[in-house]
Amino acid sequence: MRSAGAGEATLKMAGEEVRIAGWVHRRRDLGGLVFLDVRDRSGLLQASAGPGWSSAAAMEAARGAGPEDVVAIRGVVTPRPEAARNPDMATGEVEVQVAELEVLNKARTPAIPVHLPPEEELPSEKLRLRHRVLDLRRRELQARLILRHRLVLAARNYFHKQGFVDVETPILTKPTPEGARDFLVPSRVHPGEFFALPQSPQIYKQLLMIAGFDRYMQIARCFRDEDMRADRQPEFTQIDVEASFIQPEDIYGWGEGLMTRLAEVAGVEAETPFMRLPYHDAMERFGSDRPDLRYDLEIVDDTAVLGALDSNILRGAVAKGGRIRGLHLAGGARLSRKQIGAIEQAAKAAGAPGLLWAKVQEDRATGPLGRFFRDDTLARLALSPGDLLLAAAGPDRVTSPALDAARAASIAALQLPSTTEHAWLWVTGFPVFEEGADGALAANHHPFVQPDPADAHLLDSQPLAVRGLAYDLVYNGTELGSGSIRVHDADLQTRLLGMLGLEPDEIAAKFGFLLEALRSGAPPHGGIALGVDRLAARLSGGSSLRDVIAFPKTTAARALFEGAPSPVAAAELAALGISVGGGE
RNA sequence: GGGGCUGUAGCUCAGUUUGGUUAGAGUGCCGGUCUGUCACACCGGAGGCCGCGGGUUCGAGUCCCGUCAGCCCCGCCA
Repeated sequence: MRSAGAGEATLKMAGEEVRIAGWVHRRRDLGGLVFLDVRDRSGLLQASAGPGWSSAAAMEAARGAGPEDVVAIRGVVTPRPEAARNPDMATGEVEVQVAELEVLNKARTPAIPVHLPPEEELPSEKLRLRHRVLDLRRRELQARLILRHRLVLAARNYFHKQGFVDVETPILTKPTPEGARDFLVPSRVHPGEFFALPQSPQIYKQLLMIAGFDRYMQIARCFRDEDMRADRQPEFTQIDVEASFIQPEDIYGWGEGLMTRLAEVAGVEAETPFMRLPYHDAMERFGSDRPDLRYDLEIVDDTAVLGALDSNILRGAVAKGGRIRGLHLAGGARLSRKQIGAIEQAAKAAGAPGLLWAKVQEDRATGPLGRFFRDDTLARLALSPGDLLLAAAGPDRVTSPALDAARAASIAALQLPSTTEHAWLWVTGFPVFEEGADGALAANHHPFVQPDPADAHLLDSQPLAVRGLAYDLVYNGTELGSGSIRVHDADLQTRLLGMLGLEPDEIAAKFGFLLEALRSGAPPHGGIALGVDRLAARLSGGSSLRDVIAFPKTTAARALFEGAPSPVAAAELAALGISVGGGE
């Protein structure tokens, strides 16, 4: 049906007869001449219909062709007249002079435009999702999805060359007691019993290590029934990796090798080795476990100086065991109160009760914090005229996220220059445990993280201080991947599950199969999982995952195009042994 | 579960602050003229549940309450 892609036409093809098929992008009807821009995946090509070279039927068809009609054209690639060349178009030197034109399928007027007038905003996200096939016709989205394809292909090839084996793991799995909420799938054969969709293939890949597969990788779909964000979808894809007889260094090596390759595919820089930052340092210096290191701005501990000032807020925070940490912003004094207020709002949104600030003008400090300054305060804080000090007082768990938010807002407000365009980073030594909502121990990552042998003696006395052999890969402030060395000793695994509050019979019921496998000769092993959606989004220069997923869900976890989820017939539910409540 | 922003013509948006004639613009769509356009140009036309429901008022796109949807954030996401 076609002999060439629309975007492939060049001057070299002049004189050739070609058959082109695609969509009508735009029509320009000059009366005696009709121009159609024909679009397919390869690009755009101008087709011209005129009395000198087109049949009367072709002229008529061209005149009647509307946007998004599907057409097939037979014609001759012809250099355009000198004055009619279009340097803004990849195929702008030529056009195809239409001999015959057939409308293969008429399209009704598109609900959202595929061709956008310059300067015009994209249609609303709602309409873009509702009319997804039209949205996906846009070059930008096609380019993003094609880049995603190339990234996944490169990842598979990379691991294949490193001796990894791609093994598929079940989609119908066992519910896990911890972590995110599971999507459940009813079993018709066993009424009242349910499968869960995997939150990740975590346990399966460990089982594959125990089975002796050595090196495993999979492009794995994962499902989590949690509320969404711009960088989170209920179903997402991971490059899932696991290997036996390895150290964290092996993972860093593969991770950096892979990222170098993927960055190359995306035309982005990735200089190895990546920087490494212990978790505690990341929290101390940036207030975040995924700091954006493109910007050279760090949190400073000013407790010693500020805690001594005559401020009840500051003294009270210190008396309760908190600290006063802040940001020293060179040149920040030029920010207006409104701008500083916006930064404070960001800190408040992150959970801080407030943010104190001091502007240094001449050799005096002003502002809610500045008025407490003593003669030597500026010197002791090493602040200079023109500086702005932002400070948060309280326990680290409050001030860290607040200062992280304040840091990002300050960078934006001051338009701080980045020191690099691409900041790759390993954050290492994540804690094994965190404090749960009720004060009980909870797994910080998942319950299979190997505690750092150096901290083994703290397991009983200070479990929260125990670091794990766990690491995250961070790019420009986005967590792209996360992994660890796993526990391969059944007794230690049982002990850790017990520390998380699971009763012995519960451990046996939920994790018996894993423990049994561990007892059958489990090699030391570990791995990492990298988020394909985030990778593709960041490496294609976007931030929303929706732009690298063909059919994404909305923030309310709905699919607007096909209209899922949807109610099912009562008979279908009955066959599954399910009754649905009346929606109180 | 909570907070914020948005919802007006097929699409992108004004109009809402301060309630008052027939709700506008650009683009798209329909009809017409036009042989080198490429955001073609020009002439004419059609097109509205102002998200939905209730309330206040002589009168509501505009004020109040509720609700739905999209987006962003907090909680949540081992």
